[in-house]
Amino acid sequence: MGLGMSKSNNVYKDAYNRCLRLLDETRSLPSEPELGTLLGVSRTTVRSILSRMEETGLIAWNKRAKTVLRDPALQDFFPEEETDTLAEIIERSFMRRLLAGGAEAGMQINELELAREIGVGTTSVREFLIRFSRFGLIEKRRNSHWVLKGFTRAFALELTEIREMFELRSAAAFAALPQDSPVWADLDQLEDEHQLLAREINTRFNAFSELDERFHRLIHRASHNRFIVDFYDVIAMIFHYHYQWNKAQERERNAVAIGEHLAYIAALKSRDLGKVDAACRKHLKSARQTLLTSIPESRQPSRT
Amino acid sequence: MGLGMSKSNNVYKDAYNRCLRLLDETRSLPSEPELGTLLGVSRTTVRSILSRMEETGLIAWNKRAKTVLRDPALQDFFPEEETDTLAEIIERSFMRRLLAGGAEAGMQINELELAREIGVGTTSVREFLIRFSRFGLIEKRRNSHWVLKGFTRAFALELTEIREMFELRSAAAFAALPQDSPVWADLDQLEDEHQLLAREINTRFNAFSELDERFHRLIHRASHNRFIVDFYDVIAMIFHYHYQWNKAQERERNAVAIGEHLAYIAALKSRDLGKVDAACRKHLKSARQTLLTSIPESRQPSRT
DNA sequence: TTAATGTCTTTTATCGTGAAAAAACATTTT
DNA sequence: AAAATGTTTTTTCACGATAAAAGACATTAA
Repeated sequence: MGLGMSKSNNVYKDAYNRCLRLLDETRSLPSEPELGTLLGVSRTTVRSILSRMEETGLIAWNKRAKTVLRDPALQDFFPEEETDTLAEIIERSFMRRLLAGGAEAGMQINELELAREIGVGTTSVREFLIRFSRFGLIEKRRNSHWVLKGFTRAFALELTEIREMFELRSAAAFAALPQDSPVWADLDQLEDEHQLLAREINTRFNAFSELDERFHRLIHRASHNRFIVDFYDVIAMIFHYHYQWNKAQERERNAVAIGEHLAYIAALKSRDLGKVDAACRKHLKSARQTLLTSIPESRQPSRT
Repeated sequence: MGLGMSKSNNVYKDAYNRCLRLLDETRSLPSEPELGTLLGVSRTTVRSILSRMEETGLIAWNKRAKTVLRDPALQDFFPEEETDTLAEIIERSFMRRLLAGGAEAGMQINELELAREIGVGTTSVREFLIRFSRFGLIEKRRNSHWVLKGFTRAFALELTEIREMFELRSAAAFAALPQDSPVWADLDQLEDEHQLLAREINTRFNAFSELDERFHRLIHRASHNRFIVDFYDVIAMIFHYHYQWNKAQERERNAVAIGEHLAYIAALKSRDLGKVDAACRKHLKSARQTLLTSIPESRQPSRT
């Protein structure tokens, strides 16, 4: 497979799966444009979905009438792995190699080899590397190959330095937001979710990672600065793979972090800048520590 | 031209031109590997250059012996425009459109149209847009078009906010560098160049832009943080096109900036953190002002 | 006469291909 | 034997082509 294949139809497959879940809730589907907005795809894709649903006897489709005939079964879904973007596939492959050891700083990255290994075209790999380069882990040599800079201690320190600068500023901006700003409701909502998770920490501790990201993104958005907001992508990416990789004491770590978040939230709600600064600093310090302990000490890469 | 053209040989042409300038200085050229390092290209390209120089009677080439036969004439050089990277060509085209007015915030960017207009393939345009996206001026809609966010007042304010944060920190780090660090020599060198330019400001004021970049990059490097160092690319890009576009009171502006730089340099040399902070703040404030006044007030783009 | 459906056009995403350039390997010269 | 030159292989860069997906236009139903 994969030979001569121009473009996968993962957009269609993913939207189809999501549309199947909609079927449980209603007896008939809404209009095509409405479905398009709901699923985040074009009407062209919606019509492909409806066509297939008709073929497989899930719905009866005649112009406006889209009546649900039966509940979707497991076989109706497309397999998960077929719904991934090429970019996601490449990123996962690349990160696996990067974290699976043997990825020394200074090592050179070969586009062609990567493309062959993953089974995709070189163009997609090139585009991935260009996008990925902003994370500061790789660097391009002028009209030549890419160089791996490595997931090192230095990297973690540089990353967290910026993170702390940005988050302290965002948190201060957050606390200064007017009382009628919608962010306070979002914060309340997040506080509830934190409290809920704190109670169920023994069984649901792995749900923290997602909550963590939503919480910090909410704060960063208060900066109203696109560079600060965008930088959170770098942090999120690193922490995402870090969480996946390093499961040691995950439950304890997350329990501590939830406590820090709750204190941080309380400080924000107090709108006392001194308290906000202290709570933010405390949490960021332990986040940095967590990241650092997960990086094995190794020979320093040469600085250029 | 441009039809079916796979890849331009601009690397060769540019290196050839630079090699021609070398011919003036010596009676015979060094070894192939040495030339490669000197010109920053592979030996393959060096050999292509030597081949042509032999053909056009510039040198006699026999194995190690590469004797210069005559001085290069104007016709020997490849035209400047043939030595540009595709990326440079696309960037220039794109920035011209962006700054030449009519580029409203929210406007959508069409890869195919851009590619046709510039006369290049879509792949190159796509890769350019991905690389360019980190400047915060464009944004991609998931499996759809790019959206122009516009060179607005908000953009300038967000950019300068980060710049000030980063530069204040870098300047403090710089002042704390040990006396035997090589940066002090670099700083002395830059101070001399500033003084020289200050004296010749009436005739050479346009040489400031390049000096400005070298000065600020030196300071940012003291942060030893790749994200700070890389962010200067964004600033440099914006100021580069800003300088090209807005020539109003260029001489006066540059004269003021040189004065501020000299005060800034003196503060750094004093290693007094209070003075450094003050001098840095003062300069950054006027830099921001310069940028802001060049941006026409317009309707605010919608925030998402 | 608005909002849907039906149809056609354009754009995006991805591939294979081939020339330019780099890199690796083999051979010669000093 | 170290460093150059000569030769071959690989990789990067950029293109046109094609299927997927988006978007625009025409037609019909409420």
